[in-house]
Amino acid sequence: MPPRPDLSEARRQQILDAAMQVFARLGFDKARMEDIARRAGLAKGTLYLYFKSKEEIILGVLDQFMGMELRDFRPLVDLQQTPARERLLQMMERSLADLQRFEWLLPVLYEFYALATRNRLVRKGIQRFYRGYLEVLAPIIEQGVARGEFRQLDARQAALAISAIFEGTLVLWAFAPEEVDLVPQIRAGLQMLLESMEPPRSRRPDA
Amino acid sequence: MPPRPDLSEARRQQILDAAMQVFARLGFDKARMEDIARRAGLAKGTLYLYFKSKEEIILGVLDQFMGMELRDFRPLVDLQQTPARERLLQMMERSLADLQRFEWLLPVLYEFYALATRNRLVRKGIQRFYRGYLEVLAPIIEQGVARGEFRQLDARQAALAISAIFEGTLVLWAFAPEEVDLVPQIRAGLQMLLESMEPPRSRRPDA
Amino acid sequence: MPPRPDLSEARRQQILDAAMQVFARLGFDKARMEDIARRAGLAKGTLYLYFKSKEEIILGVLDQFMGMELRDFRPLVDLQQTPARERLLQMMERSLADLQRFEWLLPVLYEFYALATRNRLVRKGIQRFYRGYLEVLAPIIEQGVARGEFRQLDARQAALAISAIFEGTLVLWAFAPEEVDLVPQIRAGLQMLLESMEPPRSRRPDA
Amino acid sequence: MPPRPDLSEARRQQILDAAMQVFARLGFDKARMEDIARRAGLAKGTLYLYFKSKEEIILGVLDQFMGMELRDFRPLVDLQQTPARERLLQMMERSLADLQRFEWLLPVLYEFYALATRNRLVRKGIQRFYRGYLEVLAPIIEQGVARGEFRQLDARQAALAISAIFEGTLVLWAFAPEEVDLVPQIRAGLQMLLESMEPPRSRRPDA
DNA sequence: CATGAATGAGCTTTCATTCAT
DNA sequence: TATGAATGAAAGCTCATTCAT
Repeated sequence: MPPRPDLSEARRQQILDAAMQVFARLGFDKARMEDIARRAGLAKGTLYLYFKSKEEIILGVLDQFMGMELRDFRPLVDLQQTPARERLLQMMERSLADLQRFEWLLPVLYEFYALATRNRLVRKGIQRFYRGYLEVLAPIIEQGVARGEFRQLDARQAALAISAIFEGTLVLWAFAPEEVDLVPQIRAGLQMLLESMEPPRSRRPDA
Repeated sequence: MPPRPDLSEARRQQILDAAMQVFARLGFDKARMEDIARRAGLAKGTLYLYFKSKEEIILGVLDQFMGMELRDFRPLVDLQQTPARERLLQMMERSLADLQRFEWLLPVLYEFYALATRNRLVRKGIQRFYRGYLEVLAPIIEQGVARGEFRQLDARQAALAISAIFEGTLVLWAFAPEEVDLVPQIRAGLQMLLESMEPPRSRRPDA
Repeated sequence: MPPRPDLSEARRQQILDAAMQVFARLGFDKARMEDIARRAGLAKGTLYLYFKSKEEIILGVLDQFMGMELRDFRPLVDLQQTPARERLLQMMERSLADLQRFEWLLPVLYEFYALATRNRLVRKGIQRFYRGYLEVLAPIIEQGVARGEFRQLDARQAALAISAIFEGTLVLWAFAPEEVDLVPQIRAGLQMLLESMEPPRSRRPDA
Repeated sequence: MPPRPDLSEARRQQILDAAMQVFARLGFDKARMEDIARRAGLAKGTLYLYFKSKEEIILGVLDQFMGMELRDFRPLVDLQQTPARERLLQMMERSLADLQRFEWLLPVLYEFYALATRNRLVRKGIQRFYRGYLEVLAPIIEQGVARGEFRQLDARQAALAISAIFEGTLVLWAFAPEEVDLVPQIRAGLQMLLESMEPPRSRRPDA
């Protein structure tokens, strides 16, 4: 029967939510603490009860961000009875779904890219994110190779190529949405990669 | 009979060069007009004789930036005697060479990405850049298809996939350079796409 | 039969004690209510149940401060059987003893000096403090004069000189402790003053 | 024919003058950069062209302050043909004259006292100030002793006593001006000390 | 053309004070 | 009584921009 339940985690989240929205609209630099506070329905000073500085809020958003998408991909690695190809497609479809939910956050992603070039912590965050992806993709591909689903190939390189297609298409779409139809384009790109990974048409054994 | 040759274009360029260096190191927002001026060997006030504002310098850099790489890819379209595949590879190799010369500018590219989400002009600039690429890639691919070098495919989609591989690998490498070996990885990615574009192993027609 | 004895005076004291320590370390301005509260083992808000504002705490400390040293000097005035000179020396020794106990509070004294120039209430408090001293010193000196222990002199002026020596030496020592040996120096200064107060060497009545 | 003479030293001085006035009125903490700027007839930002921070202005004022009074006392040490007693009186009279010119700065002195307890640099500044005094007083007294003008005594102790009388009287007057008549009181105090320093009435040697 | 001193709006951050619990 | 989360005024400092020289 706690008289006041600990709201502090909720408050932190409330601030981060507001910050993400403001950052998405204005970018890190143009966003003022005041804006974030107002959006969170709090006073400016209150932010400082939960975050030491603006930079800490940015890093808080980074964490939030990075923990967001790769949530449940890891289990795919263990679904060894499912064909690798199918698992890769599943992963991509789920990512696309996530993506569409968080489309509005894309500008923040690019803020982080810009920041990352100057800030080790941010760079590490982004790395962790990609590594998370690769650590799912590469084993699945390896399994596919081992099982003869794919031809002999460098699993890590293929995993990076898949990530690159995803990431690169996203960028192209982000800046020229009228020229790129995101989902079909990503599907097409992945399709191309998967085709190139197919085992060589087995000469008909016999004849 | 110009007694004084027009220095003003040279000055503009001098300022833009300085600005690019400063922006690469500090980002648009943290870069001060003072920094740019000092780097250009000029006084702060002088910048305003050539650019109305900081934003104009940024846009100036954008122009600079965008006109930089697609210099002479267009002629490739007309080299119809050269196999499409070879031309694509050439284009990629040249882009990689450019890239390595301008590696230090990558942070500025990501600044533009961040800015583009909020600034139409910047977004248009980036679009123009990509479109330039696509307008070379797509026709070459089409020619390849027409000529039977490639299987039937959507040339634009394939061109986008190639751009995406390039762009995406760049991003992965930028933020995790220790995990990605840029040039081999781009080559590998492109190779995969090209393979998927090969025509089906033609059953030897008759005989 | 008060079930709860009046804790409020104790609480006030507890707060003032904490405040003195914090003020001594940080000065009035840099000291935060939070610091005082923590030092007192109370919550920030609680301070406001006992003091209307930070300023009130400062004034509370001033009172505390001023009532501190002149505790029991007044009785000396009435010890007329004791030589004035001896009483002055006693008073000084006791003051020195007090001083050593409260050395850590010296910074607060100088805070008050600084504040006094802008705050009538504080100025009045300091005045009261000095006046208390003078009101003991002057009568004792007067008695000494009357009794022939001292030569004819302006008792008030002499009293002020004694106070000044005390106060001045304290300042010198406070800011250059390695150059001033406080207690011997005060003793020496007082000694000089007392010597100058001696009655003229009675010419030896001839012979 | 310098087109723009270097005003920067003048500006610095202008700012320090303004700062001293504002500090005298409001104290270091209550004084806002804005106040100083306005008083100096400058904009807030301009202060930062000449001083890195508020603290630097305070330290600038300290320097100003410390170099102020002991200007030309040192030569007194070499005026060996003048009686020591007379030189001491001269020094005091000059100090009193200075004091009256700079009376309005007294509050700033007490600000420094308060600050000194927490700031080494300020403490060092004050020490230098006192040391300057003592380094004039002590040699003169020594000369007086050597010449038989004064009795055998510890010159340094006597010098400190004189300083203490000066300093202490100043404090008493500062906080209770209606009770202390500054100049006569300082004169009286010094007189007392000088009397105590007189050589013992020499028994007529021999006879 | 070029300069750089000057400006002041605008920002982050702090902290005395309030008040619902 | 006691708490401490919340507030928002206020302050120090920065920097794009202007303009007299």
